[in-house]
Amino acid sequence: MAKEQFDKLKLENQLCFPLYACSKEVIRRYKPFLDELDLTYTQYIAMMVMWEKKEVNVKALGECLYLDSGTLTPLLKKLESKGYITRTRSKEDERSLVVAITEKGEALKKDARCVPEKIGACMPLEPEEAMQLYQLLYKLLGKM
Amino acid sequence: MAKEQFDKLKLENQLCFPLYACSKEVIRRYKPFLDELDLTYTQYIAMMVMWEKKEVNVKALGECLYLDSGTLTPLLKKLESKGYITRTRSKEDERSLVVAITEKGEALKKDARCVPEKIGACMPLEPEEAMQLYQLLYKLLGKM
DNA sequence: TTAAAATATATTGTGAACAATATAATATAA
DNA sequence: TTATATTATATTGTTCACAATATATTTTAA
Repeated sequence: MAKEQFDKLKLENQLCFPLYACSKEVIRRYKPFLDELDLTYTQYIAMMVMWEKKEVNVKALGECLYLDSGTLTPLLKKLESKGYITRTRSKEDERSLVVAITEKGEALKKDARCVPEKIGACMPLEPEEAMQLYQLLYKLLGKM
Repeated sequence: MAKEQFDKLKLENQLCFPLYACSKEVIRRYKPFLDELDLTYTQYIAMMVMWEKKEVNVKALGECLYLDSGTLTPLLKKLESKGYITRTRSKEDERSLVVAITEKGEALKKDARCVPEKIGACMPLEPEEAMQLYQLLYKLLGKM
């Protein structure tokens, strides 16, 4: 090419790449804290929904987390085997599988209390930058 | 709890979650376009580095992409089997594996030219919002 | 110069992540 | 009512992602 020009296929000119890389790096920061709880990141966000909703079917959980049954089925079986949730078919609609939090699952929340702060300390953004980022991400999510 | 209060363990109060969800959703948008090239997203960003650098060892590639050899080794073998790259040990240092782009790999860039625009159309942010997001993400990446 | 440390890549094992498909239950329409 | 379509979850197969470990090479130090 005769002239130096903007290359849309350069990694540094992508918006998606820093999104992808940032997401992975932040999740990696969670690992030592979540290891103490014997949870993976995905199990952790699933438990967050359970702490909030107490009971939810797989479809609704998948909509919260942007995950499908192929991911959730084994994950929920694992959380069940750890005793944090129960999985039972709905009586009104046998197709629907109801996930409910257990006592042990509720108790886990106490152990997890400190996780957000510890992570916050690993994400060195000013409060207003964090808020900006949060808003931009949800704006983008909403439009997709 | 007596009073309604801010719950740090609610999904909607996390910064990491929209980052994680956005990253996945954007990558999902790539799929139909990358399918036409028979590339996965990770293969695509690896090819971006190859289009730019022509030749790079696995370690350097991993630093560009924030990936380790456990991810890159099978991925590069796949790209090699597709004929887009070669993998050869460096003569100066037999430990180092040099990845080099082939003619076919170069040619693939032409077919990929239109991908960024198509993705751009799926990410409905104003230019200045996209720039803000880009800068915040790189700021965060840089500090981690 | 040779033993020990460091480095680069590969392998193994686990858990996502998701498309495609299968299965079973429910809802709809003929 | 009984086919047909729809819906909810599960299964299968492929790839990614990464920690932990292994292997081979190079560097450093004794």
